[in-house]
Amino acid sequence: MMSMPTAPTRKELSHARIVDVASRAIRRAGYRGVGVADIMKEAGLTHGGFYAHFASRDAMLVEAMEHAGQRNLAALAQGIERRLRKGGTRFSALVKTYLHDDHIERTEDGCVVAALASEMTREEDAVRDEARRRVAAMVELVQSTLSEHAQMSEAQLVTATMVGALQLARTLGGKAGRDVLAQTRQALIERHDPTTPH
Amino acid sequence: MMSMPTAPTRKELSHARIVDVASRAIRRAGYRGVGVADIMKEAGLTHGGFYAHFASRDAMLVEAMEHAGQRNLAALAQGIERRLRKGGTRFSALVKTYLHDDHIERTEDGCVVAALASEMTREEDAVRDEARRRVAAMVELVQSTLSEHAQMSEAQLVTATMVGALQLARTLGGKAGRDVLAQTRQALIERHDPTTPH
DNA sequence: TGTACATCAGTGAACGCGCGTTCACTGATGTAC
DNA sequence: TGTACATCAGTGAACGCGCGTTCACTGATGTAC
Repeated sequence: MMSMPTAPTRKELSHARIVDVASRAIRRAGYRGVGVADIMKEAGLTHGGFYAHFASRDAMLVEAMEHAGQRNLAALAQGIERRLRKGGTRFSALVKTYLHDDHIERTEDGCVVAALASEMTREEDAVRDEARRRVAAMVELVQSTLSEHAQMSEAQLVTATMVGALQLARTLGGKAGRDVLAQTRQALIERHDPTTPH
Repeated sequence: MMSMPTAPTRKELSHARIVDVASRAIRRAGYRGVGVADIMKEAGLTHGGFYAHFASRDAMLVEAMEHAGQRNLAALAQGIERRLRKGGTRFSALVKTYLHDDHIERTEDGCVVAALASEMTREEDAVRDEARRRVAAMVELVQSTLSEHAQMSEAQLVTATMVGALQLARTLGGKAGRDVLAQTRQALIERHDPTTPH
């Protein structure tokens, strides 16, 4: 049988709602900072139904990370396209989008890698594996904004710099945090697009 | 009265032992990943005595972070001096020391900022304040290895890149992780010391 | 040097609380005729 | 279209467990004479 796109069932709608709530909760509070009951409540449900949706809390974390990552990639791609219309290179559009001042405060719907990087090594295999995929996907997106002959290593370096800068900016906060972002934007763009005004 | 350096009391010795154990535990397991009882046990004590040493768990976290940071700075300074004897610039010695392959696995006595960066924003004020001091101290050390006319922004950028690279390397692990470190070392050194062989 | 006592550092049971997970049940939704 | 029943999604009490914190107590250390 051909699979037809059918309307989602009630359960599928609930599932999607839980995953979305969870993807924001873990970015806001960390892997360990939010409980199953909190997430279900925020999704408008009670905690008892959780295990009809996931085999374990870790299984939910995996889905939440994947969801967060895909939303991140879509938002970045969209932000890049919007900036491109005002001129500049793809790379400068990426840097200005990712390192936007607003992202200091808004962890909840920001980059899942920056939100959880130092905690990723401490999770069980299934979660770590998804974390690796999120890092790899982000490096790939960065590479897609670099010139065609750029090496993978260049994309990794840029990714590390952007993730590190966002984390330091969040820790410092206030003007000091905004300064770190501004200087990182400027340095990355100067270095990669020496001719672009910024 | 002049204060004389006296032999530490039994309590002071215990206190130092707890702080050292805690400074390693939080880097290994995260702020939330280890309990008061675990730390006291690893220090050879029972959990009941904890509050004779600290006003709260958070107060211990502050001391543990400061201790970790000071050990980090001392170890980096020592690593830099050792490498300098084999030639090269201070900056390349810093990069090779901080981004050494061994630091992928050994989080426990590694950089406290890299170990906890994404969790720092989630802690209470006292802990966050100490986190800011740890970041500032690290930026300062990086700046001390740059040429005298280098700007603070340059030190912040290098710090962000090194912290980000170490975290990505840890998440990816294995050969992929070592590759990230190797490429970051090379790129940073090439960029800042164009004449130095590496 | 030896004894008597005060102080100190550490012990371990107990507290209230929140966690992940399980499960018997209920009320709503969908299907058969 | 209406009724009878099966299935499904979600409920809420309960489980064992570990957490941070408190506290009455004990045994070791240090001091006075």
